[in-house]
Amino acid sequence: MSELPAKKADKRNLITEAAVEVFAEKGFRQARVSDIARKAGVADGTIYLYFKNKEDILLSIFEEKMDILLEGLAVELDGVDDPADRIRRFARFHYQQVRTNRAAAEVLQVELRLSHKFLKEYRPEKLWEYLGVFATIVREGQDRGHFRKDRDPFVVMWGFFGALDELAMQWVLSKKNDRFSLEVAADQVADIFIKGLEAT
Amino acid sequence: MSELPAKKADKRNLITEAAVEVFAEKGFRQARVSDIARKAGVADGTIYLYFKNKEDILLSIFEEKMDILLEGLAVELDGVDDPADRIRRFARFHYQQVRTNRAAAEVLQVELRLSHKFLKEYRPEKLWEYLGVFATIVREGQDRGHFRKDRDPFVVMWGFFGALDELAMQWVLSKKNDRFSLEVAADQVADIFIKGLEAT
Amino acid sequence: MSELPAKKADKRNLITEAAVEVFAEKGFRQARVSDIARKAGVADGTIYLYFKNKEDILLSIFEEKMDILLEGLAVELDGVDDPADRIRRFARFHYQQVRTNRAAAEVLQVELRLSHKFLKEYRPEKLWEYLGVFATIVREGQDRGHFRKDRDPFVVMWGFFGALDELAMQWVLSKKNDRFSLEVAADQVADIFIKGLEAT
Amino acid sequence: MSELPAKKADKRNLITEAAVEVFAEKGFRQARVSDIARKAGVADGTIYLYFKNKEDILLSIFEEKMDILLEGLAVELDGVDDPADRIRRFARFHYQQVRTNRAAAEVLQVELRLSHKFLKEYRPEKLWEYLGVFATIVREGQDRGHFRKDRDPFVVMWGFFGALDELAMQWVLSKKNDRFSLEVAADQVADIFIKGLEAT
DNA sequence: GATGAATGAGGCTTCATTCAT
DNA sequence: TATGAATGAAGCCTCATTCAT
Repeated sequence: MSELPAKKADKRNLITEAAVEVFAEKGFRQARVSDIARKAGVADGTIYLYFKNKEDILLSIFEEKMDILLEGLAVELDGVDDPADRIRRFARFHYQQVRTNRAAAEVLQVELRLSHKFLKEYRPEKLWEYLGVFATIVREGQDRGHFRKDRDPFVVMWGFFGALDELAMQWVLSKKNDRFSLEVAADQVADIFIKGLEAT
Repeated sequence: MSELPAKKADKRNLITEAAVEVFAEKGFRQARVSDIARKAGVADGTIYLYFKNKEDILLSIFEEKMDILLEGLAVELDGVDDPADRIRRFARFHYQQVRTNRAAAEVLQVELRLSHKFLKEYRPEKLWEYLGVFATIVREGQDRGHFRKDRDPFVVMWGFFGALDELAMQWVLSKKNDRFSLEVAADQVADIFIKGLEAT
Repeated sequence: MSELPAKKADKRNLITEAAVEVFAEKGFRQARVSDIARKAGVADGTIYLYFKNKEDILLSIFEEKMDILLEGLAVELDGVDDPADRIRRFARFHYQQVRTNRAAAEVLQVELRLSHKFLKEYRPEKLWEYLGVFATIVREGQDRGHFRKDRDPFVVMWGFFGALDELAMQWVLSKKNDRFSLEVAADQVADIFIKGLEAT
Repeated sequence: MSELPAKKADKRNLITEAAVEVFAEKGFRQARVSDIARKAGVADGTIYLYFKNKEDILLSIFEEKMDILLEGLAVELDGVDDPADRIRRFARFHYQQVRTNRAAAEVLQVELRLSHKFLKEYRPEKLWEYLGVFATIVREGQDRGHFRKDRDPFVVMWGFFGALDELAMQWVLSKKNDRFSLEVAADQVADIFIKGLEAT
């Protein structure tokens, strides 16, 4: 009885996790639906009971992972008051996730951004929500006199995200990941932006 | 006469320019070789007299555009001595190019990254050369005492490029391009990184 | 039930038989995969569930038909002791098959040789096995004193096969098949080789 | 003046000889017209001043080589009276040519026979003329009482040709040509057919 | 005659998706 | 729900041939 919904969720998760791995390994276009099915231990057709199509799998992964990310971020920032500290926490949290869920990170960063459809049609609301947290930090810092008022929070937000993201991508793409440490990168990026924002 | 080599180069350029537009409009995967041929006003097969295959067109665009970029960057930075000024010039130059060659920028930023992972074999030397100019600016600024020595030029370089790139992409993707000005973005990003680098 | 494997085999046979007809009619190069699919009553893609590619269809036909031929030959020669009689049986059996499975014979004789790849890379083991039966007859005839020992079984084998094959091809190519009778041809070829082999 | 026709013939021969080599090496279908042009040292288009199309090159090679063959055969048989001797001479001459003009032989035997169009539409008159010489030998032998009258010269002719041809093909296909000697094969095939024809 | 750049028809194969069981 | 055999649209590329020079 109560097992059925659980099983259903299980199978959906099974497919999602398999898809993350396959997408990370081969890339979205190269990944075949049957690859995902095989890795998930289900039939090809079964996938279409849980997802509309191949792209829907990718977008679902995005939504689900972003939900987790948003929850975690809220916890991470909870109780931290100083805007500069909040920025440092944001950067560290971001890279913590990249390190912990490397396959998912690879899919999100490499695949999702590269989906032309994603970039041109899909509205990544969850991503904006995530980044919006940063923009809010900036705005509050400005309101409270910590940050210069002549910085456009919107521009700073995309710049900050771009910096984090590019470094994450380079880290992910480098086979050995020893060219630099994510922790160092997080601190340096956070520090640069904090210095760049600070009211003198 | 001397017209023949010119005509030959013309045809290649014709195809390249057509490809830039088609790739920018539809994306690499969605672009059909026959779309490019039609827009260039040549037969499908003619393309294969100048390019090995569809992917070769994309990579050729990358190489050619990066060459132009590298030359232009050298001119832009020529005679500018102060590291902070050089960083400002770099950012402005980058966005000047994005604004002037919007289609090419779109292809470079959106499509080429498609290859990043999938064309695992391709080494974007020209991109590294371009970014290397920035890393050198940082390193020289450190040597001359302008910049803090505890910043990793490599990390700063990728962060700076990511910030510029993300903002360029957002500008390119926003249909009306009036959410923010590229010039403002260039100055703010440059300023943030300069402040973040400056020795106190 | 037990129907499923049968149905699967059926579909493969359906494709094979359709391919035999199409190859015989148009030749391997001219035959389009979609022709075969249409004649078999399946979709183009279905063919690729059973065969690796177009060439694989041709080679599979070869393998399958040769298996049938080898089995039939064993039955035909069973209990026949005299080497000369065995040679006669061999020739008659060969032409029996050509007459009964004209399309298949046409494919085997005309098309298979067409494939340069086939001739230069594919090792037609089954054909050698088939011809090896003849070489063995010759060798045994020599051992038992029926045949001259100065004939090279290998040379005689290829000569015999060439003679049979050329006559079969001429018969197949002649539209009405009334220029000569396969039976007469079989007997004359067999008789010539027997006389040519006999110890005096 | 008289140089022009010579040059013209030269260029045509240049192309023919290049084609023989390319066809022998790659096979007719795999051979590209530009390969032939390159090897002949002419432009692609030039070939079409001398030949109607690619197939015309192949057929021209066939016609030309067969003319040479027919002339040589006449010389070889000149003054040889005994039918059995004439058959021996025929076989030896045939293999002499195969050995001497291996590339041409490969083209004639492998490619020409394999052209579906050739086999089904082209009437190889010259080949029939060549084989007709053999049929005439048989018929004369029968008339003069040397050969059994119950052999069908037509059937024997194709059988003899098939035997010779198959052995030649095996010799041509075997890389090192040391599995058997063409001379031995010629004698054995001739001897077998002579024995098989002889009136007792 | 000679060139060779340009043409463009043509086909094998893949793989996301469906649907009868 | 689950299956997986079947579908069939879609597109890159080759290369024989042409024709303006």
